[in-house]
Amino acid sequence: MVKQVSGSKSKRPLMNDVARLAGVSQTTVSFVLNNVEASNIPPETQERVWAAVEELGYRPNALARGLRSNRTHTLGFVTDRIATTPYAVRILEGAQELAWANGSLLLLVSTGGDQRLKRQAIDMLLERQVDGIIYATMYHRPVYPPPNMQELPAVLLDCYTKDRAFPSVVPDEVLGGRTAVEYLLNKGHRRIGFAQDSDPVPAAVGRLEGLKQALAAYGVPFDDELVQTGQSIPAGGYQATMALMGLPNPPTAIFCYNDRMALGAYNALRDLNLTIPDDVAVMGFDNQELIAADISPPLTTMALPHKEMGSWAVRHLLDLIEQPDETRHSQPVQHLIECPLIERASV
Amino acid sequence: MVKQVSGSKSKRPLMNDVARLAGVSQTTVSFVLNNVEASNIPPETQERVWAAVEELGYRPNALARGLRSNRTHTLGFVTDRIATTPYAVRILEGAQELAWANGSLLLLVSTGGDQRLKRQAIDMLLERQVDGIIYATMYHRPVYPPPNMQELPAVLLDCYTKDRAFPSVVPDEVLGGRTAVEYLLNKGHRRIGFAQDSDPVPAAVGRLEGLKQALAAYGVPFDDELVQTGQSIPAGGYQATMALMGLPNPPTAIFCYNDRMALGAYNALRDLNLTIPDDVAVMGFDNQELIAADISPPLTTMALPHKEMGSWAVRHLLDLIEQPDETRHSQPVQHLIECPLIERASV
DNA sequence: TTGAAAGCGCTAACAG
DNA sequence: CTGTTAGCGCTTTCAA
Repeated sequence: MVKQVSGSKSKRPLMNDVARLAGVSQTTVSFVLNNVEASNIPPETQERVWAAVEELGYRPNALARGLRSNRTHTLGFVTDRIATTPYAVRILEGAQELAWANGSLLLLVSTGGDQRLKRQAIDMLLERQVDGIIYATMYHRPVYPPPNMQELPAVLLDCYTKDRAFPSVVPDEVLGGRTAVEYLLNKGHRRIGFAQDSDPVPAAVGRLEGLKQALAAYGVPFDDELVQTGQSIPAGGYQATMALMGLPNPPTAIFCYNDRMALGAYNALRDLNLTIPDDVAVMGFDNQELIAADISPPLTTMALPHKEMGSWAVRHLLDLIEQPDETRHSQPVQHLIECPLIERASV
Repeated sequence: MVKQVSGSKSKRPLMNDVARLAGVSQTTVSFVLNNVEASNIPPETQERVWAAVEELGYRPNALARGLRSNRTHTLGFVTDRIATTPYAVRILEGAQELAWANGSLLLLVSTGGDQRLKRQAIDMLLERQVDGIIYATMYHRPVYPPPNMQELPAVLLDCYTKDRAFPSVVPDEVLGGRTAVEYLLNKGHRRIGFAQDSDPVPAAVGRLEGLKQALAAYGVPFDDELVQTGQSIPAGGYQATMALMGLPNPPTAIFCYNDRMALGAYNALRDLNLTIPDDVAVMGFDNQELIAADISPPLTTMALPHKEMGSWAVRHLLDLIEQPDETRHSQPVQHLIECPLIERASV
């Protein structure tokens, strides 16, 4: 066996090489690189070390570092699909940006919804010693994370567990629905139709609740028949709108569960020879950019705070990681984020 | 210093604990876990080891493993933006799926286009000892990767360097343009307008070239004025279409650079009281699902092979990693992937 | 067929 | 203020 003559032709420089070049011990190099205040290394020595690092193009080995320090500065990001609805990737974007800003990287796994895979995915992250895990969904819903997720800090993104065992961040659907409808009310509308998702997902339930709150705040009675349901796609919006406009006393404004349904509402209204917003106002939800901004007239809608949720999740996760176990909140925080109104021209 | 009484209350079981429980040496456990054929461990011993692994819930530490073996089963995925155009996340999806299928995970960084950040990003990946790097863009274009990307296997996804120094996979824009236009020609159209991007990106150049090839193949002369340019957004498509239809001899079909421009073409045609596809056929490009499938009539378009590019890139990268340095192709492969035609109702 | 032992590159007592 | 040293958990050579 040929022993590498140290310092001669080794491929990548090691911390020892830096030490030798700087004329100090490896420890000193480590202290300088990690900026350990405790052991006051004189500025001059520090500079020598940095110069050596520079000269050799030294790059620390994160595996060795992590093995020693139990910190990898890597977070796991688990999701069922990377993007069911394309705009939802902003969740990932927000998470990645904040992680990066804090010197961490995201290790990505998407499992396609299979529960067994989810467990495996988390195992792979655990093996790689991630500091914590973000468990994200691409639309707001309850989830059932595998038991091995209990083994380290974790936060839920755009989802929650029924028992609230993990910290979680989701959009404030109720406030969003309320804001949307109050905007319509402010514009003078009193007959407001709701093209609702036939699927009772949290978003649908919450937005309807918000609508009711808004009406109540304005003293407008809630009328059941002004809620028409359909699938949350254009065809569903089309049908719901047709049903709404066929009412003896049709609405002057239609609040749609989402932008895709709003697109259907646009089509229905056009077929009815009705003008938006003059004859009927339309309000969407989701701010799905390629739809909302591009159709005519541009759609007024509520934006989902995807990016903000992403950064909140990482922020909170990093805080959790810093905290010693004992300090961790016994009651994991359930955070709601507001949905901003995007004013365009359909109301 | 209190030495942990081995085997008693250590938090996570180590390989040694497994060995002890199975009544074998740590080496044997390692051999069994890594399925080392060379040292014929009798099936019976193997079973004892696996049973011990199971019982203790043992999970190997990937950092230690990587430190020793110089293989982390982790790939870096660098991109300027996670998604400029939302549908392009399928690139990431395709990459992640194939990586997962091969026991690797993606370490994600997006740098927002800053060149210095790109260098840093790659440094962070290098520190973490990734096995290789995927460098991706969200639309087809030339790139200038930082020099430190030479230090390990890397492949370019949806982009290329002018010197072709890295393997690269991009859509076959020329063939795509040709396929689209031949489809129109097959439907009997002979005056075919092109609502072209005013920005001469590779996609625009390639698709125009494809159009010319198709016309040539059918003996139809190329007519300059049938190419009208505009920004690659609905407004640009609107203008281009208006220009096209204002021609003394207007086209019977319009091939649009992308689906967003096609949306603009739809609006223009509607304003002109022209019916799609009866009066004028419209062909898009990109198959941007939320637009293409949802508008009426549904748009016939060419799909970008995002997911396929993603998996090709990972497949190729893994091959590169397996290969010993010497065997690596001196001429990095530049791979083109076909764009499938998506037939809907606008032609 | 199995085990002992030597590191992989780094951190951090502890001692000087 | 700096250096010596003992591991972190694993792979793998070499010997038994």
